[in-house]
This record gives sequence, structure tokens and C-alpha cells, in this order.
Amino acid sequence: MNSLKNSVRLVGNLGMDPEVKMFDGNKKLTKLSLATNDSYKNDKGERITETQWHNLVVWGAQAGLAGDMLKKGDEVVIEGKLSNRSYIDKDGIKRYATEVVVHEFLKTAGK
Amino acid sequence: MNSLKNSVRLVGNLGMDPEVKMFDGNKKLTKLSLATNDSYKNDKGERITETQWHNLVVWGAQAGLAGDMLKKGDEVVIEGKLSNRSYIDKDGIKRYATEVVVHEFLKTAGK
Amino acid sequence: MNSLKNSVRLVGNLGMDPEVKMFDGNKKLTKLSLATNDSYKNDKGERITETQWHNLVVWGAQAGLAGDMLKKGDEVVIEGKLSNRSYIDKDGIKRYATEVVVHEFLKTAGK
Amino acid sequence: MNSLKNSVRLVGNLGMDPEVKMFDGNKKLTKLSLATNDSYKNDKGERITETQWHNLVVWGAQAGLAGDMLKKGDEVVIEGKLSNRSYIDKDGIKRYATEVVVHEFLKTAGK
DNA sequence: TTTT
DNA sequence: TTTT
Repeated sequence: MNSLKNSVRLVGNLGMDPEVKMFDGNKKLTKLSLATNDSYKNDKGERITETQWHNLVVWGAQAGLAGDMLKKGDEVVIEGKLSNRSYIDKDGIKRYATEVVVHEFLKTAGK
Repeated sequence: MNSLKNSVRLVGNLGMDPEVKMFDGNKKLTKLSLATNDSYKNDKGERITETQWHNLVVWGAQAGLAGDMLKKGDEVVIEGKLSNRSYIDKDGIKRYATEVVVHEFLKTAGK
Repeated sequence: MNSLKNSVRLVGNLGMDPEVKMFDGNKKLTKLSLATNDSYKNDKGERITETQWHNLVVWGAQAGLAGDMLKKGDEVVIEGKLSNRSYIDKDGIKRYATEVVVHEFLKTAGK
Repeated sequence: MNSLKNSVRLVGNLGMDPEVKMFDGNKKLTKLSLATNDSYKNDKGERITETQWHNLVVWGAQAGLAGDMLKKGDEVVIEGKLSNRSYIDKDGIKRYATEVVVHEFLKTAGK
């Protein structure tokens, strides 16, 4: 693993329950949707909150754990890598998707 | 700034010269394309190199610096945040793009 | 600031209430003691928890905030830099101390 | 491994050749001394460079690699964890030492 | 779609 | 000295 060259860290809340998928009968993949809320004051001194939604995927042993331990609304800390993949959509056009492939996650003491 | 909640770190090489754009006559934006190479051994013991291309944007004072100091092939270290935005493409369809908004960059002693 | 060259990230719990100190009548410094708990299985399959205690210091505007918002037992996420300093102890011998100078902190939803 | 709870990232130069030590006939430990240079402008507009020296240790398979690949002056990027240990010095007094236990390292294209 |  |  090379987290030195490609590393993402996020702290935020899950917008939905984890979505667990099975592949080839035994491989697990869990999808998470995580919101990070950035709060700052603009030029006029008004407090602005900017929300970013991130698509996360968890593979392997961690995928099952994520599916079992996490639920909508949970505050989590994750470390992973940025992954860009292309696919052909239903109209035959090449599309790009960016995901964070999660290596480690942690549910805060919160919920 | 809240690099605690949303932070990306990449070490890689630039695939092209920086692309500097002017906005409103005085605002600068610099686009970078960065490759990260992840190397590992597969099940058969063969060495596999996986390359990911990342779209980076640099705003403000740093944008000019990036345009001046960096060039194609340079090895750089960056820290930034993941930013997802949507836009309407030329066919009127909503698309999503993910970029890394760079806060800090560093050219290694290399090139 | 150069968090690219020197960056520490910790997630843990405070072992004591923040210790706020005043300097020169108006400068604030807050000291925190943070435990990180690393849990793993040893050769015999026994679960081992290893606790590290870290000395943190918060300067400036953040120092007051840390003193007001945080208390013993809180779960916090921090980003800072490693700082090594030397001093002369009461016996006239040169000593070294390592601290994490905190740039950002976040109390989790927990407590 | 739990790099989520305790993670250090440094970019700097080695102040000496790696020091490789053998334990129990087959275990390797490599010590590195790394300088990080932080440059900023003070109140008077003068450019100040502040150098921090960090003690790093590399264990296991990586220890041999570090000993072979790295030398004095090299620019390196590392990821590791903060580790605090106590020991009894030659005068029988308890002392504390902080080290960065390196998980991953990377020599830049530089030297 | 979350959270404060 | 914390927490699970």
C-alpha cells in the first residue's frame, strides 16, 4: 500500500446507511456517502457553511465491518486514497467517476 | 480553512505544463494534472504499476507561483481538499467533476 | 505556514482539563494532554492496547477556544506540527522536549 | 496498524547517513535524523528559516531498505506515528524521548 | 443525503 | 491522565 503518494482524510457524517454489495458470491464492497461541512465567514462577516458530498468505497474485510458498525448520521473519520475510474454509461458515452477507496475508518464516540 | 475535515495529500509528477487562466481581469486559476504511481505485487508475484491522474486547481496568490515555478515532468508534493462540483454539459445534461483544490505545493529537489 | 513539510494528525481523548496560561498580559497558551489508543492482536491472538500520551500546545486565538470548549475525557481530532525544543533544567543540564503545536482542533460529536 | 489515530508526515533532508543496528542476530532497526525547514516572514518582513530536527526509527523489512537506499543529504518524504518512550539514563533518572516510527518512506527524484 |  |  502506498498511502504516502495518495492519501485522503475526511471527517464528516454519513448521509445514508451503508450499501453493502456482494461480488462473485464472497467478495464484499460497501458504499458510503459522506458529507464534510466547511464553515467560514465571508467578506460581509456572514457565516457560510459549504457541504461537500464524497463517494466512498470499502473493500475486503473492512467492507463487512463498515456495513455492520455504521449507519446514517454517524460521524466518522476515514483515511483512503483517491481513485478515478472511467466507465461507459447507458448511452455509450465514456464517463469518469472519482471515489475515495477507504483503508481505515473510525466511528467517533458521538452516536 | 478546515484541512482537518477534508485533506488530500499527493506525491507525483506533472503530466503537462501548468495551465494558467485569468478571471475578471485579475483573478488567477492554475490547473495541474498530476500522476500518482502505485506499485505493488499481484497474486502471481508480478510487479504492477497503477497510475492515477488527478485534476488539481490552484487559486489566488499560489496560482501565479504554480504557473511560474512548475513545468511538465516535475515531481511535486501537494496538500489540498477534495471538491466536487456539478455543471451542465453542452448537451444540457448535469455532470459531476471532482478536483483537488490545492492549498500548498512543493517541488522536490529532483528536476 | 508549512503543514506540507511537517504535519501531525491525532485522534484521541484528553487526559485532563486544558491548562490555559497567560504571557505578557495578553498572549495565551493552552496545554493539552492527549491519549491515542492503538489496538492490535499479538502473536498469540491476544488483543493488546497501547496508549501513547502526547503533549500539545495551542497558541493565539485558538488557545482561548481550546480552553473554553474542551475538557477532560473529550474525544478530539487535531492537526499540528512536530516541534522539538531544548531547555536548561533546574540542575543546569540541557534537556529536550517534543510537543505538537496545534493548528486546528475539532471536538467530535461524542461528549 | 492505526495510522488514522496517530500519523506524522514529514518532508525534509537527512542530516547523516542512516545508522543500521542489529538486534537478536536478525532484527534490524535503522535510525534517521531528518531536518524540516520552515520558512516564513516575521513582523519586520525578514525571511526567517526555522529548522527542526526529528529522530526517526525504521523497523523490520523497511529498515534494511532504508539503510541501503538512503544517505546523508537525501530529500525524503515519510509517514509514521509519534512514539513516546521513557528510559533510565546513566544517572538513574527517568527520561523521555519522542521518536517517529516510520511506516513508509520515499526518496524524492532529487539526489 | 448528514451534521452543528 | 483519557477512551472502548
